[in-house]
Amino acid sequence: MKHPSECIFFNLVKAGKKASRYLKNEVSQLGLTSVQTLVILFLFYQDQITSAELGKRTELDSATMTGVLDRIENMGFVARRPNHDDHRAISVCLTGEGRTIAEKLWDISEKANITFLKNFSKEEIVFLKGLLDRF
Amino acid sequence: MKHPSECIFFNLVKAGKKASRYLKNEVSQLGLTSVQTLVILFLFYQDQITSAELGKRTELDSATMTGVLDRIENMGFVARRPNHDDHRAISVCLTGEGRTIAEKLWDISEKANITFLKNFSKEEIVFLKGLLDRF
DNA sequence: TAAAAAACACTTGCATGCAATTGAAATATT
DNA sequence: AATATTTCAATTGCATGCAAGTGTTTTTTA
Repeated sequence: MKHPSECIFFNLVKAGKKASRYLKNEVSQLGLTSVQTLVILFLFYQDQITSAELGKRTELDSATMTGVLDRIENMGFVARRPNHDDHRAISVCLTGEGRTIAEKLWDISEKANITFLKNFSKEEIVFLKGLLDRF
Repeated sequence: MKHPSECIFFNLVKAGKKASRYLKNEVSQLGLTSVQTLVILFLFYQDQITSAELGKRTELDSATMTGVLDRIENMGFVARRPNHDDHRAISVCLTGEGRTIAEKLWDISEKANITFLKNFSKEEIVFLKGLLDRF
């Protein structure tokens, strides 16, 4: 390593920040952040799961998850319901409003994926995602 | 996009977080974070630059830079000096202690790069870095 | 040259990110 | 069954991340 910009940690963190900023810019019109967007999209795919399970899927830890859920719950997009199978846990659900905005977010995200990746070929994208998944 | 886990923003943010956590774990023995480590490594490569220039290189904005510099300055690793060419700017310098720890951090980071990438071939690493740089 | 615009470091406010801890509830062990 | 361990959501404390704004200094423009 001759220069810190060759450090893989720097490369990955930098790319992650650019991705986060790009998505945030696209969804800020709806008053949401990139993290809130991803949480809602995961819930749109499947909800009525615990906070811990949602955290595993979205790669958010317990402390961060609580705060994110607090905010999108206050906005009316999700609800915490008691979990009858396990009284320690909660069941995180999308509200009707949550589903409505999730559809918009899905649409925005799909378009943003395309524009963000416009300089990359299909093969490059597949290869890149394959590599990233191995971390 | 059939599942949010296919979203490039999610893929990149997730990989960035894993990278950041991995490096932090390696350098925490020295009481430093991954961001502080990268800033010190960039200064080790070249110091006596302005906060703005350092921010450009490390991909940190002005507000974040101020806080990071505050902390590593309090630890005694960097010093803010007046910039005689431009009285608005400061000159960020590594102290002697800063150089000492930078050498350790460089060593740790090089080893961490290797272990973090142990499941990837040289060709894959070159290809990945090339792709990441295009964002 | 005087006024306007831009750049610099810093501050504030709010949103993650994460280690460490808490109290309650479920599971494992004896 | 009684105890110990684990798991869950939440909380606290501190470190980024970033938009918006400040006062100061520099550069541009008129």
